[in-house]
Amino acid sequence: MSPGTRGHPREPGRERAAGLRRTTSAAGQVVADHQSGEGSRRHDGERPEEPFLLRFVPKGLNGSVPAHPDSMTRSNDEVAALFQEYADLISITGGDAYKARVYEKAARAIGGYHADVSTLDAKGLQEIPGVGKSIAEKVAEYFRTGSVSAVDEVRTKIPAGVRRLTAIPTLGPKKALAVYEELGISSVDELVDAIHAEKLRDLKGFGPRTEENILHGVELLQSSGDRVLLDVAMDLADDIVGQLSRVTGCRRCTYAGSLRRVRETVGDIDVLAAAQKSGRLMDAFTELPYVAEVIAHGRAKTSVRTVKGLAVDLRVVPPDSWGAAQQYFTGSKAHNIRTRELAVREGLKLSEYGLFDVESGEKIVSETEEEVYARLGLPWIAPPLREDRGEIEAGLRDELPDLVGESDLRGDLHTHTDLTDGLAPLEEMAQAAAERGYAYYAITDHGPNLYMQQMTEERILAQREQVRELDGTYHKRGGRRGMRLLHGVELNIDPDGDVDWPEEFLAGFDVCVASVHSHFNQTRGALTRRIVRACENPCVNIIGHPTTRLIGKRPPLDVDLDEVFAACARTGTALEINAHPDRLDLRDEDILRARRYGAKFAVDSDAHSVLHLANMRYGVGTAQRGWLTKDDVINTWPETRLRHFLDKGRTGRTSRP
DNA sequence: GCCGTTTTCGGCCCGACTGTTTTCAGTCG
Repeated sequence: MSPGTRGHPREPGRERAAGLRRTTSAAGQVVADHQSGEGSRRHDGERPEEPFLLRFVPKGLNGSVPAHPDSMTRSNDEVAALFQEYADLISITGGDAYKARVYEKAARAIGGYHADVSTLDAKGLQEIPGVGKSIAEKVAEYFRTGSVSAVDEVRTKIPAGVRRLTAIPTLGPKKALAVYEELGISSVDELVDAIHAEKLRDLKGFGPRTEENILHGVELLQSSGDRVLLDVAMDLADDIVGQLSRVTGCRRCTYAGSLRRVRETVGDIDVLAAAQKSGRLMDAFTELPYVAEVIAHGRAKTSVRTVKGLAVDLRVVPPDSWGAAQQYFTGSKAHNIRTRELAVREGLKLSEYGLFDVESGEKIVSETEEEVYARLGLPWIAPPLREDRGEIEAGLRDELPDLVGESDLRGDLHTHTDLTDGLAPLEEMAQAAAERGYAYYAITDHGPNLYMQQMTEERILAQREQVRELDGTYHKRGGRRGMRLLHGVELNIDPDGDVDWPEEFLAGFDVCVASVHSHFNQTRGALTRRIVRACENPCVNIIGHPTTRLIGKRPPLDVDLDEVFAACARTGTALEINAHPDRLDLRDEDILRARRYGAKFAVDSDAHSVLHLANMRYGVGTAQRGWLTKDDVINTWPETRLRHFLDKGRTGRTSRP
């Protein structure tokens, strides 16, 4: 754990508050929504103090938004941001819409490409899907001169503030250009002033509602337009689905969108229902207690905003369109474009209502996702893969990975007890773990170098005695085999890459996790050497939360991950996928890269309370987004294979039976 | 600007809702 995540150990109240918040049911979470929404009418963008409100993600730190130019970013991210900007500017200037789309597509492809584009030649660049001669030349120009003349040229036509206007909901490129060309408006503030001065009245296509919507949109943009963390969105979605499922006439109900794809943060929640008539569902939806505002209300679609500012869409489709609708509303947008292109090539049309023959208009399939994909020549594609990151091509070749699932996990290799900063005693944690059906479970409290944890050799050896005594004594209800308890430790990687204890002492542990908890601002070189040295320690098995990021609060370490990944693969050290929804570290894109080095992974809860054990679902979702199979994840392995891996290169130590 | 087992040119995903119009453009997902 790192200071600040779950409260400083000297502030047990904060820790407890955070832990308890997660004890609430889905409905309880919603009550928290009420309190937060009423208590803090935030219009100034100020961050609230209460722990549960910190669950909003400020724009700019999330990996999905354009990177800060002043922070250390991958070359690919820089180029992706540049082309995204170019695409936006093309749209605003009324340029060729197809050209804009091509640049958007190229930006996505480059951002997600495994190789560093600054090292590729023209031929290598053109192997990236969506990158042709012209875009390859612009990439080369960027690395040669530091800029791209075509982008510079369009920048001189459109001030940066005009692009910023398109971030206002309901205001797109056309309206942004109109207010700029007609009134010279190039910032959000100028736009607001112009509305108050009634200057927009005479513009074609601008009416009183348009003004209202823009003002409202600006308010949202400045206050609660943020994304929320996965667990917050999941709790709310579970509650909404539960409520709507009980409405008369509702045949099916589920969530879709980025939540179903298990993205680390969620901008809005998509709920899908099947019914012959939508009226009752739409009404029930708008009457949910935490709905603050109805944005749109129709027969097929209704959009609301919760008191906490989160947008939720409900789409109702006829029951026989269920599969097509699920496929459509799960996205991603990029994935859907690809599936529709496949359809078009076969003279078919794919919409949320089904797959149709273009000529006859006849519906071909629509009832299940499997049918829709099958007719397009694809196997069913798991939602976490649906990002247009190669899943279509892999599907066409029938080479999709057999993804790791939550039920494949045989254990958890990073957990805490109240011996250090956990909330529950060892017995309670172990009992709860056994109830989850685990075959093995590691206790990994902090070592002494996190001085506030007051760990000593005596204390941890006493814990080891307890672990050995309890080993094999916990069973899943009705189960026969006792769960194996592993005694481990979470070591602190110090600024030089050393850890808490010498090898002789570490060799007595079954598993050692090692993590960075401080000195985040070392140089890139120093940080990289530091973590690589930890990998080279023959007793270190897992690098815990490898980038130490806290989503929306602390950026990832500026470290050469490629070197770290290579070191992990070389030394037999696993990379953690920390399942805590504040962390999800490694993140999906890094996992994809690490996998190419042949590194192995451990999906761990890093649980500090019994309830945190269930966060595994988010870790597994993240692993799935990184295309991982069971074979990639060491805590899906049978105990014998795991023990062999954990032995690493340790000398003078033999595998326990 | 990219791309091709129909294509090196002519395509390029589809529908819902809103607001300003009076038949549709813009925005969004």
